[in-house]
Amino acid sequence: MKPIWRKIALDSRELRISTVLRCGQSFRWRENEEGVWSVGYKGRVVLLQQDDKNLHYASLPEDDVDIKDVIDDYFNLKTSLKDLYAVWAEKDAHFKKMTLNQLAGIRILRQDPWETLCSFICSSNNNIKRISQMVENLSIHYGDFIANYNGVDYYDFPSPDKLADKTVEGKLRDLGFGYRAKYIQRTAEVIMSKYGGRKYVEELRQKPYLEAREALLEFTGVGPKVADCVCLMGLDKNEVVPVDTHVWQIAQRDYKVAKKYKALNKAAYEEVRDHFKFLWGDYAGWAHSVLFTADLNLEEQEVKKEEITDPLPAPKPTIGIKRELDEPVLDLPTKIPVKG
DNA sequence: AGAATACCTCAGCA
DNA sequence: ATGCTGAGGTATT
Repeated sequence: MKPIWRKIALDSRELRISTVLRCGQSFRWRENEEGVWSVGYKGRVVLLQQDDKNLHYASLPEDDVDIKDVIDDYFNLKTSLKDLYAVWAEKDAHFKKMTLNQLAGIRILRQDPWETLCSFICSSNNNIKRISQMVENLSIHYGDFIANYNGVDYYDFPSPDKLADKTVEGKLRDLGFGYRAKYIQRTAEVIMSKYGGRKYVEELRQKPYLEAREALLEFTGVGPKVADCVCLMGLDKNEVVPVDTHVWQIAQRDYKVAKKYKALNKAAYEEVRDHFKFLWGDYAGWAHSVLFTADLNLEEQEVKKEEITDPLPAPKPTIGIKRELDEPVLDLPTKIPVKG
């Protein structure tokens, strides 16, 4: 079964999937050796590959007439990053400086609301690698099988009815979910018994931000940050800036916001969130993801700089025989792979 | 009300 | 090698 590839004309500055699909918004995409990205999503395997001018796509099974619309919707392609960027750069000099007036193709996804909710419940006090592993496990163990492609089995993300059973908590604990096992099971159970299914979460898209947020906060395992992530990345609340520890630091260090607070409490959280909403406007959540990623890249560069300059200082012209006494300076990098 | 503390696991590092 | 730390928080004192 060879998929049929088609393409959408799309400047890579409007969307860069290699960044967007691994920046901590979605957690189930995988990339193969050839740069093809894939995921099981709503009954199909979605395949993507990108070059400068086009987004190439395919799906399995092939009779998937909706795939184009699904991609369009998932990546929010009706919204032009270019126009938004101009607004943010004009309103915020620091933003402009950090992003060097370059469109990096970083944008907010419009993901399935129920999956977004579960994913971000898993994200609390956690790292991207393990979050991905956990969400993948939810699909493999509870989701419907879709297809095998290139030796990989693809599954849908499970509906809440699959996760509502009391036995789920124990199994998720065995799968390494830790205390989040209970959060997932309890949330699924409440969604089913009290609200009748995932549609309840989907309909929060129609409600105003604060209303949707309140509704989400009712679920155990959902606090302010998780609720705001779901609002932004699943419920069309484009103005929301979720305040995690990283954003909290950026706010204080680069924007001098909420300096009077020592810790990120409720008041501090809302002050930071509202500040960025005021500064960047209706798509503040999108701007935040751009700045966040720019900041991460900068940190990586800092690390690389140290790695390069530290271990092997430029050999100074040797004066006399003094160098021989300074051997420790030439310490080899400690990171030589030790296998076996 | 606001501030500590416990909570699961795992990779990275000393 | 073992032990510690922190990771895009939340619930509970």
